[in-house]
Amino acid sequence: MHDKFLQQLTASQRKAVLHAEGPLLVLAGPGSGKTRVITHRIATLIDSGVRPYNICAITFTNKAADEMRQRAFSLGASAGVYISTFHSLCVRILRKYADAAGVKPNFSIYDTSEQTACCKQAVKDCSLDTTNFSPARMLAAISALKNNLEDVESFETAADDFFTKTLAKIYRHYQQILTEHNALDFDDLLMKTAILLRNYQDICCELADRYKYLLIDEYQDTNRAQYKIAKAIALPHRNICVTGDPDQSIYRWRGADIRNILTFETDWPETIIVRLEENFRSTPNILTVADNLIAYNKKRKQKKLIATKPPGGDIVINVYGDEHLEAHGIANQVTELANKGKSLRQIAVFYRVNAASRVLEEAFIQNQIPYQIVRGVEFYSRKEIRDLLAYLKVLVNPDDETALLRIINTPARGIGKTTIDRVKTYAAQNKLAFLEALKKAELIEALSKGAKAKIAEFVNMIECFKTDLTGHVAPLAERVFIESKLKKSLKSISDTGTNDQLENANELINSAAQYDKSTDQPSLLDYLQQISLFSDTDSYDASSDRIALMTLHAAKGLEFENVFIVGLEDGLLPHERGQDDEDELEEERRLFFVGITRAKSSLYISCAQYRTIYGQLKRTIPSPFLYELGISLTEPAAEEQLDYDTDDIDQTCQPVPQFAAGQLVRHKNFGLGRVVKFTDIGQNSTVVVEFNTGQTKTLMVKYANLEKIDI
DNA sequence: CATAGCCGCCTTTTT
DNA sequence: GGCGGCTATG
Repeated sequence: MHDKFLQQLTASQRKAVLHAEGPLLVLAGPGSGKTRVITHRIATLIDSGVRPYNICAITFTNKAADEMRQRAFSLGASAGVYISTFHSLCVRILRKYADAAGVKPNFSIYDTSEQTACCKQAVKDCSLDTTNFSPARMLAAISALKNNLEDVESFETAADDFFTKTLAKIYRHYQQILTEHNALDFDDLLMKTAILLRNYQDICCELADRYKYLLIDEYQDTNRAQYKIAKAIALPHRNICVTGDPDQSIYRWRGADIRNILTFETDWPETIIVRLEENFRSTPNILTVADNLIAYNKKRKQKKLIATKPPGGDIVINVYGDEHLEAHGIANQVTELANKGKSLRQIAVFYRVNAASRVLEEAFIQNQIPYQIVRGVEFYSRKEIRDLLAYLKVLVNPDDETALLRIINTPARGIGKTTIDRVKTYAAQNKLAFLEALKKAELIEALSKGAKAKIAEFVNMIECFKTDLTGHVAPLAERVFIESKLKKSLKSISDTGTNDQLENANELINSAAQYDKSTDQPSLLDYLQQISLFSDTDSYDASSDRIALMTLHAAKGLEFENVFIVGLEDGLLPHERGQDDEDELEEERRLFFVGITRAKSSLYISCAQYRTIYGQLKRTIPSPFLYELGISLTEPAAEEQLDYDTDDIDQTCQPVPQFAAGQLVRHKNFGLGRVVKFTDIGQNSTVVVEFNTGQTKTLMVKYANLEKIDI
């Protein structure tokens, strides 16, 4: 049926598309048409008689799933193919097999802030100090355990030192709180599904029968739990197709295990491997620098990027005075591009940390350049949105204490901390869920008459909302918004001027209306679980003519004509938290590689000589990655841009001394050392010195004042 | 019981 | 430089 499309594919692409049965590994470099191959494969399977219902394609984000759905649809693959993320698939499975999985199907999904709240409670329950055992750190550790499928019991028995034992204790309490709240965190979704499939062979078979063909994109970023889930579903039929690029693995910190893709052939010995190394996206010079850079990674399989585009396009490296000048410099270049007729939707700016977006935003506002920041979850973290959602969550899941505590006095209805504490005590004594205790407020002696009346009114309101949970979501959301007096409380704040909060709440109700339209059987439960899994990139609107600002992580899977990557400074990219070991440094390098390979025709890389960190102006060192690009770095025109008031910035241009590897040097703070590497880029030359203290430092030659020692 | 103001911690990256 | 959490005050 789509033969004419197939003819447009390259030989290897076609091979991947047409390989029907059995395990298939597609090792695809950036810009190699990988997504295209998957959608064509879906279309081909359907053409050959496979029912759409029996195909399951897993993408990395909901956004990617949406896009794939559209593309598959345009190829004639009718609706019915299940395309979604691992997390959504797990929600589906856990709801269906709730009993076997040991969960209730109406579970809440807790996001990072809710997790932190519960973890904090857990640390307190263990009578531990939250400064020594910071909830964020504990949570990261627990997350790592879950990604590795270590449940409380197995970890507890294995714990042998003080720290692990303490962590096990916190883990146990944290899980207990989640269970009491009937809530799962992101990692639970994966872990509980993996454990379910490990324990129930018959469920695996049922799922395998349902999903007869499994396709997984971005396989290099799967973690252990995801690996197990995929394997369990595909084992009965062995129709598993994975695609990925080890060089683009950037989620190691989240448990992603690159070995999953590297050892795929061992797991599935009859695997057919197809390599897609031709790149249809970027110009040859962009690919050359990407290639040069990634070649510095030692733990990788050699691979060359093969350019198919004609030469052309620019790579520019700019050095600016500080981050403000950097942002304005970019704004100017964007204006220039726009004047040349380039479309803003084809321009993107990438940065390592979210905090970097603010300065850029200011510059774009000043220069009146329309932009969008790709950070979708931000909408759902607004107070008014969280409040309204908390009401809805309580309706679906009365055990969700986090949500309940959020709304019990929002808007203020005179139920304060003291009252809440008294109810909590009563609930604990009588082993009741918090809402149950509230319902029995009449019986709680410690409560005043007024408090009892207010609680009764609140409970009554919640019960009233519960009338129709199965119908459309939007009308219910609107009703809750008004009758909870949330709307009124927002209005009273905002009558002076902006009513952003009101607009946001209305936007949420609109989104619910959209959801109602998009599905045959809308339910509040399903809606809430869906929006909990929204991710950053999901908010990216590729059709609007605005320049896109995002982190390098969010840039994965996207492409733009013109790409700006900012903050190429030591400590920022590579990030200082990722420099401790070689593996982390390699991941930082891959992150930069991902950024570079998003660019189709021009690439602007920049760094600032000064950057404000924690509100303090600090001198920076250029990123070592800059020298790995293999292009000569010309002396920047930065000096002329330094026309602002700082006596701190040294404008003298003395010739910078040269060093050779092996040269002995003395530094006034670090003492004696030996030069490991010297990078000659004029004024900004850097030198890597291994000091006798054992430390290795990258220093800017012009500030280090190194004394050469000759023997 | 609500609010304002202060202190301290912080920041990778995200489903 | 910004946010959340805690404390003192009305």
